[in-house]
Amino acid sequence: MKYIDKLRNSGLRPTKQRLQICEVLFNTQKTFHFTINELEQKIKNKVENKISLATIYNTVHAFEKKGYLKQIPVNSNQTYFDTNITDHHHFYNLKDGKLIDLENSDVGPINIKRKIDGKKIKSIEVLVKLED
Amino acid sequence: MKYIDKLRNSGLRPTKQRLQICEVLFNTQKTFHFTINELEQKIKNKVENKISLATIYNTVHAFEKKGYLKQIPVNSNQTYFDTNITDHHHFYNLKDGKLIDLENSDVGPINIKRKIDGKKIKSIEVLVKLED
DNA sequence: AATACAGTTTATAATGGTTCTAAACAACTG
DNA sequence: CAGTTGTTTAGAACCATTATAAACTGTATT
Ligand SMILES: [Mn+2]
Ligand SMILES: [Mn+2]
Ligand SMILES: [Zn+2]
Ligand SMILES: [Zn+2]
Repeated sequence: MKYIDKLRNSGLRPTKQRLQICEVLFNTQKTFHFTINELEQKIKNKVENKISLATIYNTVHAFEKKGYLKQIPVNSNQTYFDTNITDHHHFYNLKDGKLIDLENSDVGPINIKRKIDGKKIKSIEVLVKLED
Repeated sequence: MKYIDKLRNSGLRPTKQRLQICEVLFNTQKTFHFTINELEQKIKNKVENKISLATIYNTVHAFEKKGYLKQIPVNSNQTYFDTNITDHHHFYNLKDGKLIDLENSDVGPINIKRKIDGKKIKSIEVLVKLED
């Protein structure tokens, strides 16, 4: 019930797999960051039936396209996603590859003074790499 | 002669291949951004002998480690490198996958107010995604 | 409820950037 | 020069991601 309308309104059929993935991604107090690998594990733990890896990829990309997930630009061999879709920035801990949200008050507004004509800004993302 | 000392002082032997790659990367007025693929093509055009792909990867990583190249965090299936090793930020044109340098005066200083204890900031990078 | 259709899931193969391997080779040192 | 260590190389391996195409499911229509 909770996610059926959300999916229907997005033009996505509320399948069993999508609803289960919604539970894992969105039915939590805190938002979080994940790789597909990590999400796969989480799903294995929380969902009784198996969901194929292809479906996990398909669903994550569908949700990203609909704006329910964001991709975070990080240098890594894996793609990082975020269930926090508000504008915000990140610490990236190089030691363990974990991301930490930076509140906007922790960074202050970023003012891009230069313009490229014919182009508009889609997003502004700050990545702060951390080392020991 | 030009790059021999630079390499020797870094503890890297000035081999024919490394010197040739130095020419391609550093013997230019303007700095530039590249993927390994693009660099491979550039080398094919400018260098008469063949340099193996493994050597290109090895050399780029060696130069990155020594601080002669920077990696730029972008969501892409390929890694982006930069011969401009000063602190600066980027526009990323989603249409063609090209990067454009933002001068520091175009962005202003980024002030990270939050601290993570036991960690220090290695870099602060702003990526501005552009769409039509 | 049965039917039809488009959308979805799935196992599996393919792709492609990157890294590994180990043998040949080249730069340095004494 | 000889010995040593670092480097190059072709090719294999790796592995995250995407493509394939057949089975399945949600939904609208009768
Ligand atoms: Mn995507
Ligand atoms: Mn690297
Ligand atoms: Zn976040
Ligand atoms: Zn740059």
